[in-house]
Amino acid sequence: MDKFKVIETPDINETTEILRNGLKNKAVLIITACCRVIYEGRAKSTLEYGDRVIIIKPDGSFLVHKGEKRNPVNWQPPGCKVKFYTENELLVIKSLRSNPKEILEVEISNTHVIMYFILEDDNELNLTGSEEEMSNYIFHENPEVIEEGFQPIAQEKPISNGIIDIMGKDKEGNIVVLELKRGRATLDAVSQLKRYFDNLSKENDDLRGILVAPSITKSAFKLLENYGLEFREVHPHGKLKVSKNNNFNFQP
Amino acid sequence: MDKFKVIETPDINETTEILRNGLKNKAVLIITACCRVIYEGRAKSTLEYGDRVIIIKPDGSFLVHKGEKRNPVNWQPPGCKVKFYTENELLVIKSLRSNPKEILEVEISNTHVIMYFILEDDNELNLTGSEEEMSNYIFHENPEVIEEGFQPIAQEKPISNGIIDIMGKDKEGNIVVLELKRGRATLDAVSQLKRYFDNLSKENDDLRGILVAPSITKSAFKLLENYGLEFREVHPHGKLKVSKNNNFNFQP
DNA sequence: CAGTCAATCTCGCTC
DNA sequence: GAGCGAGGTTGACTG
Repeated sequence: MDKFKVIETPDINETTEILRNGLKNKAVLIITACCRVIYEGRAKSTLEYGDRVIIIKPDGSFLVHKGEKRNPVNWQPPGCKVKFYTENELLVIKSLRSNPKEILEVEISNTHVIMYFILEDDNELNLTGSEEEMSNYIFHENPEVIEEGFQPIAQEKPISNGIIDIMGKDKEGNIVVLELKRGRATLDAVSQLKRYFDNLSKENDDLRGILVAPSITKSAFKLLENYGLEFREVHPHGKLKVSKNNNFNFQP
Repeated sequence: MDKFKVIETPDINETTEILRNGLKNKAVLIITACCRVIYEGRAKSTLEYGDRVIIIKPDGSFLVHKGEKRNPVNWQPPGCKVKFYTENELLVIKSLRSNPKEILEVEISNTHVIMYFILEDDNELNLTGSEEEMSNYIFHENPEVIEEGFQPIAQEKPISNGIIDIMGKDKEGNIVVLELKRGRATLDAVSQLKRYFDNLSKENDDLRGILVAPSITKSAFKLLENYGLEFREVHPHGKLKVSKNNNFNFQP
């Protein structure tokens, strides 16, 4: 089995041959073709004939990309089953999802290129600057970025209302609820904090709620004040900062 | 200019030639290669060498796909600028975003296949079953799915707190706020409705809030009741229903 | 499984 | 460009 195989303007037999081999050998299949797409599931969509890029991954992920946008125009997530058949010189590829029940159907009238490619890839993404990292930093390393005397008690604490990012006590011993955001905090974040705050305030007098984020929108801040909640500016690690000379530095 | 061009195991000159031509002629570029990826921006990531599929679209979208998952492992959204250069038999492709400032850098050690493909595609996706459709159905066609006598007043109405999906009056003349969800309603949806409800209740006695969705999680329902809000089961159009014999039917 | 929430979310719309 | 919210969100993690 070759690591990859490419056929330009294949006939329908060559196409199905590559498809069969690619699926069997857990290769990524890439097809550039004129196709029509039908989707039925949680919603329903149709897309009439046009040139697109089709990618089928060995884990069952299925992507149909137009020549624009970051997201596929149609797709199927990992775990789906691929079937295909030919019908009047038309190649039909179906991808089936069982829960929720969803069907993606691609009718290919004209294949420009089909290829399979067996990927050798032992490395995973290493990402920094997530909210989780921010949470761990505050909880384990430097609780005082919140305020002097802040002492964390619990992280990712489930309550009936949801999951609290960080709970702690201030220097006066009042319970404090933190909601963290790695990006600019919005109305949603305020509502989320308020939800936890209301739940806990039933059993805690002098409860405090603090929204922790690098920044906050104006209306979110107004709502926050309205609710008697607080804001604390904290930046996630690994965030890119741009200096005047257009070089890139990272804040500690 | 050909509609597409493919080169297998290209040397570095052939690769840059295709890249140059593809970018110039607004083609989609597809590269299957062993590469290393660095991202710096809102967060920061590294990904060591491995085989991946790289797609560069004419609108500046940039995707790096591993052999699994629906989503790219690294990416850049539309509007980004591509630059590339060679360095010791290594091809380096950079994609630059200006706001926020973000850089994606792909170092290719070994290109298996590179191709460009000029897409002809005049058709757009036609999707049904969205929340917008649900909203229009309730607002314009059948307000009484909410309840007998319900009269819509405003749709997508902005308040200081956000945007209300639908506002209306019940048969007693009380103001009613609707929050719609096309899928199962969660705690978030309840918080959202509560936010609008609290805002409007300052100026409306006997205000009612109704969460409208095909279903709701248990804890969301408990919270809803706690807040004195209501739930109404309404399904979005075009949703796939599965009958016992495994055929597919669509509800009206 | 369902539930909960983050995400380099993306995308479209409105102000 | 900021703000707001939907999405066929996806994905990870927990009970």
